Parts: sequence; structure tokens; C-alpha cells
Amino acid sequence: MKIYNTLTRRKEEFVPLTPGEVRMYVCGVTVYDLCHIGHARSAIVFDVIRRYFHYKGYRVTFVKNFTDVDDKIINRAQQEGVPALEVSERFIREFREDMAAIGVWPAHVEPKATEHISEMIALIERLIAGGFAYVVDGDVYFEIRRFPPYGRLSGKNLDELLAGARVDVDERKRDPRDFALWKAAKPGEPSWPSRWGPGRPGWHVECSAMSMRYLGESFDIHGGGEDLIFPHHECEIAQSESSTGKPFARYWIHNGFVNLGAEKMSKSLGNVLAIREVVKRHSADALRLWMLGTHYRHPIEWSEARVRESARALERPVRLLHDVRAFWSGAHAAPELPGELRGFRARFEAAMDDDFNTPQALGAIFDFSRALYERLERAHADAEARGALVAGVAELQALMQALGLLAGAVEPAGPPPEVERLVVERGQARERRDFMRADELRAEIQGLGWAVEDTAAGPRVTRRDA
RNA sequence: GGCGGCGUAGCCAAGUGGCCAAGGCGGAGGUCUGCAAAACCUCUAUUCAGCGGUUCGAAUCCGCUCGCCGCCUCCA
Repeated sequence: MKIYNTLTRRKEEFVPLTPGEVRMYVCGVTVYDLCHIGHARSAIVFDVIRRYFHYKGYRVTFVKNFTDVDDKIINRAQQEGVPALEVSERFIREFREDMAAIGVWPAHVEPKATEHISEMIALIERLIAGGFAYVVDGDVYFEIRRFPPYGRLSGKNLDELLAGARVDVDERKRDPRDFALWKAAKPGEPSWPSRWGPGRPGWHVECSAMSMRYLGESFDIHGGGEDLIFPHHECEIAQSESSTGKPFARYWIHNGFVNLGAEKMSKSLGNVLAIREVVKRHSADALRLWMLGTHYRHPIEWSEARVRESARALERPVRLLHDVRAFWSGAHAAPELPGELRGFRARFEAAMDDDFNTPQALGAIFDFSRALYERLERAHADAEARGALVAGVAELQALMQALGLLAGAVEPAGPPPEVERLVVERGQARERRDFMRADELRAEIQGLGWAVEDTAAGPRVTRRDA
């Protein structure tokens, strides 16, 4: 398997620290508001990566944190006049609801920053003891020049960073590029006691402490949106490696943005679309298929029309699964796939093994689906073809599920009784060859939001999406 | 200003030195059907932003030009 590593800017062969095991950490969200589809992309991308490792037979340990102490949470809590913890707990619930709605599996561990303060303090103490950090008026800063590789991940030159001068000038810092590990408490803010006085952890130190707590000082994969490369992940590396003297994460994976009108979707630009809104109009599978149609490192532009197209594209394989199940639910699968059907899994895996090339993997899935449909006609008359088809459909389903598609009920909800009655009545009309009446009834059924199609196995009734 | 990415059919999007440039949506014709739908078959980029170069050979490598985007500040 090859993975593009941000650290080296190259695709590299993936070699886990422990054979057969993958330990991965992904930066979660700061819980001060609802998640938008940019968050959804990151969640879906890493969900697919995690599922694919699982599919490949790795034992996966997946950790995704919640940043539940932060300026924005505190601000919101003050606006609402409620405790910060109430705000963060509320949006953690909302986050979990959104993730369930888009078919993203929960991580194995979902640590909260506020429950790991002691680990963070211990980490900061080690950094101070090692001479990597210093205390000023109750704040603690990491001293950038003590970690020469700083800038390697993001490809930044330290001198240019200084010249860029977008860093706030704080005279108390030894270097304007030094970043906070610990922030002294201000009145009314949540704080925890420490040797340097009451305060709260800096953002970067949270992820270092929590990832090492659950995955060890060195682990396989660290991921997040590409906006986290600098400074967040850069700082994590500096803190973690300075404190342990060991390499931190070995492979860094970053996903591209969701753009809205050719611009990055972000809270600060105000051009966000909540997951909550999107799932009202689109299925989880349609959303996922749309996202996986673009490589995870490339930007993708939000478009209602594109998502609807994805829903349409999904119909063929989904119908195939339904039809095969409807015709031959009890038929035995062939012990092995015929040779002509064997290449699709290989194509799928070759694509996924090449830095999770989901667009190419989907190409294999659609071709597979078509190849199976070709056998559907023959399968009615030919038991051998039927066995191959049943086996093929099971394989197709397995591939799609490796991407998290078809995770929900494959069997759609049936029509309500009044529709059912009209369908039966229409069938009777057709038997009488009273096609005028049959067409009237079909129109009536459509008026109720359902579509009838006549197939070899009888009428197929499906919900019509507006 | 520094660093990085992108520009492939009507739309979306893979492909990064060599069989006919994947796949999806849309469109056209046909088979099937009472009709319709679905499905199936066929067709839909002599060409990869533009120009120049390297090479036996380039969408793929190099240079320049044009256009778009991201990071450098909280951000998935």
C-alpha cells in the first residue's frame, strides 16, 4: 500500500510499526458550533481510510479527539450565559448525531481535552525540564529554536516565517514564533491548577498529549484537514518529539477542502453549509459517493446538482442488489467467481492501495455492476449463471461497504398500504389488458410519491425522489 | 512577498513517459415492453489551458505565458 505522506511530499509504501496493526489519530473538531460539510469531508475521508485498513485485515486503533476548551467555546458560553462545559457537551452530542447521519463510524477512542489535563501538564513539565519551554507570567511557551526540524512538515522556512510577521508580537516571548503550551487563566475562564499557576492548555498540546496517551509515543498515522498542517501539526511534532526524543507520527495524511463558490468553506468567511441541512436533502450514500468521486487530497466544490447525480449513479448497483435478492434470495452462491468476474476486486484494491484512489476504485465498482447486470438476463434460465451472479453481488456489496457505501439498510422501506392497494389493482387491470385503467392507476401512484415499474418478477415499487 | 496545488469531453472526475485518454451524470440511436421505467448494446475528447523545448515517443518531464485556488492568523 502506498500513502502520500505530507512529511516527505511523496507516496511511500505503508509499513506499520507493528505488523498487522494500524494506529491512527485524526484531529477532531472544536465543539462550539454545528459541523459543516468541510468537517463531513474530513470525517468521511478518514472513515474510508479506516474502513479500508479494516477491510485489508489490519487491526485498527482509531482515535479522534474533541477540543472542548478553547476561546471560541468560552466566547459562546459567555454570550449564552452558560458554563463552557454545557456548550461543549451540547455540540459533542450534535457532532455524534451528524456523524451517524452520514454513516461515519465512531472512533475507538474519542478523548476530550478537558479529561486529559494531567497528561498535558506532565508533557509541559517534561518540555520545561528538557529546556524546550519557558514560563512567563503563568504562561508557558515552546521555544521554537530548540527544535531545529520545525517547519519541515509544512515546508516553511523559519526566517521567512519571521519576515512574514503575521505572528503577533508579544514582547514577553523569546521569539515571536514561539507558541503557547499553557495559557494563564483570565477571570471568568475555565482553568486548572498547575505549578505555573491556574490556566488552560494551548490547542496544540492537547493533541500531542491525547494521541500519545492512547497510541504511544510513536504511532502510524496522523491526519486532519490540510489547514492543520501549519501551525497545528507542525507544533505537535515539535512538542512531542522534543519531549520523547522519538519520532512522533510516521505518516501524515491531509484532506483537501470543500469549497463553496470556488472558495474554501470556513466559519471565518461565513460561507458554511451545515451537515444538518445537507442530510435533509440527500442520502448519506449520495453524499459519500459524491465526495469519493474526487481524490481526497484535491479540493471539491459543493454542488447540490453533483450530489443528486451521485444519488442517480448509485441506483444501478443498488437495484442490482435488490433484484438479485428479490429473484434468488435462497439461491446458492457459486463456490468461486468465474474468471471474468474476478478482476474487479483486484482493480478496486489496486486503486485503493495507491493512496486511496477512490475515484478509480469507484470506476471498478461501476464496471463490476455493469458486468453483473449483463448476467442478470441469463440467470433466469441458467442455474450456473445464477450462482455466479449471487456470488458476484455479494462481492460487489463487500467492495462498496469497504468504502462505507450501502452501510444503511439495503432493503428500502416498502410503500404504504394505500399505495400497495393501487399497485395490486393496477396489476389486475393489466391482466384484463385494461391499459387505460392501468395507466391511470400508475399516475395516481406517482401522485402519492411512488413509482411502479414492471419487471419479470412483478411490479417494483420505489419511492420517487422529487 | 514566501511556499504549495490546480487547469482533461456539455458537466463532474481518474490517469503523471508508450496497447483504443477510466468511471459517473447528461445526450443520441437501438433491443426489450401494452405503454412506460429499468436493464442491456452502440455512439458521444485525433485530444488533455496556451506557446516553446527534451525524447524514437508526453496529457504525463523542462521553461515561459494566461487563469483559478490554498497555506503563511483561529480553521476539517
